[in-house]
Amino acid sequence: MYRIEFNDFFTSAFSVDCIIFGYSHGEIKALLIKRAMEPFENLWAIPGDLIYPDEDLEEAAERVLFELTGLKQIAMHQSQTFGKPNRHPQGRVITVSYFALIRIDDFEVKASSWAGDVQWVSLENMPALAFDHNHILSSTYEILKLKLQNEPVCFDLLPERFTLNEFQQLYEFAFDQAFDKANFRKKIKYIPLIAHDEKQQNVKHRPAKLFSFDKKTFEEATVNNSYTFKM
Amino acid sequence: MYRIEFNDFFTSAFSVDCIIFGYSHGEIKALLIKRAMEPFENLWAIPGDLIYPDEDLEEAAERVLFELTGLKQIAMHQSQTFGKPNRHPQGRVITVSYFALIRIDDFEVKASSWAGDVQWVSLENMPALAFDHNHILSSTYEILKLKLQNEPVCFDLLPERFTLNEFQQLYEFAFDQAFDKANFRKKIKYIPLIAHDEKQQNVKHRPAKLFSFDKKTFEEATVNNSYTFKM
DNA sequence: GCAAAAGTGTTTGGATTACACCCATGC
DNA sequence: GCATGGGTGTAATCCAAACACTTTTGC
Repeated sequence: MYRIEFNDFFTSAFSVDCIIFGYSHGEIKALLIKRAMEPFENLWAIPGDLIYPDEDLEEAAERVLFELTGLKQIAMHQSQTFGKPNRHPQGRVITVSYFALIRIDDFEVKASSWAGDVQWVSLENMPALAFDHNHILSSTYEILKLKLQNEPVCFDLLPERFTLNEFQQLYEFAFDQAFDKANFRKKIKYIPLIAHDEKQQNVKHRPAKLFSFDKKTFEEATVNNSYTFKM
Repeated sequence: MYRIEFNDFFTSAFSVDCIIFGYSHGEIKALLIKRAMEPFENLWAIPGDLIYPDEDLEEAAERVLFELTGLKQIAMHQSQTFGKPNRHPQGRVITVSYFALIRIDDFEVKASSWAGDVQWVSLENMPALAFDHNHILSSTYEILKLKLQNEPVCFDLLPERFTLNEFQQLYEFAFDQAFDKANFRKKIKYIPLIAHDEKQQNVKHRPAKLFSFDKKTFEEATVNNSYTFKM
């Protein structure tokens, strides 16, 4: 049996891949960049970058998110780690994937220096992506769906003020399933929401009431109770 | 802004940490080793090792498991990745944690060359471990509990033939909660079990019937149905 | 008035709970 | 016989699904 010296192991790099999910017009989308450099030049990819040698993983994910979108202080959720020896053509790169949930309409997307283009792409017509990014994206989406059922992350995707129907449509899209309106509202009765006096504008039907998630009350209640978001 | 050359990133190493959960006498335990070398010499630790430069992550986890326990072909589940810059005193080491579930009584544990001792330790009186291993262990245990509620992994912990009471006790331990016997049995009615003619031996009460998990039927049924293991 | 979606109430059947009771074994 | 846990039935309750109905807005 051969023995490898400790330092010989230091021949690999880590990256973070940062899946940014957004929701708009009844669809969940992912923010992709068009690579302006080799390898996989001109292919669409999940925004990602190598981790600096003295940088924490989550910090790196937040940096990538900031560099790409200008967003700060977004909760990053660790997804999974992908490390097939040949997944990166230039060397051994193990990538830790994180995902963030944001409101698409809350900010303007700009292609940063090393990305040729940046675009929201619907999960339903995803092109072939660079590296193993199709795989990373689809398994991360599965993890998002798990989280949607157990934590109040849906409110990171919805606008700050939303109608109950928008709320329902998000779950209907994610789980590809229609829900009964009356029953859906009974189920969410336990989730603390703030009811505003404000209503929908410019709709040609009865305007819906707007709600916000009451995070503070939720967090106080979570200490002793457990919530579920299975719809 | 400074620019880091691609090769300068290759100054880190990866390891896998392999949490081996076992169940015996009504308790979930983890297999720990006593480190026979620096750093953290003589402290208990989760078995782990650096990943070879051309080795896949899951392959590495399986190798570590085999080197330590002699076990082969155990399903490894990825847990999380831990990468605080200073978590390893000898350099930047990012570790990907995996966990396996085994039947404690199915095999003899032997300390391998680089481990001074090896022992099953109850989760309820865990000593201070090397590195950030207490943290890794407790977050991996949370992930195990999530899996216990959604996948039939409990049968990897139980003996091949088990009584319904043993089955129940496993969930009672994991979720620290008592269940009604009759109701528990109604809930698991949908899980395909093979009922054996064999019964418990040498018990001073009515001997319980032994069951096995009917994996084949379960997998056929899972194609269209979804199961839950919430008790 | 009509279309469209908001918003709410009722009925029903199946699942969950709590609890009671009988059964088989060792001593 | 009795202690111990194995094993099952039942009634009360809760919950979720299905569906119907009323309300409010624009045109």
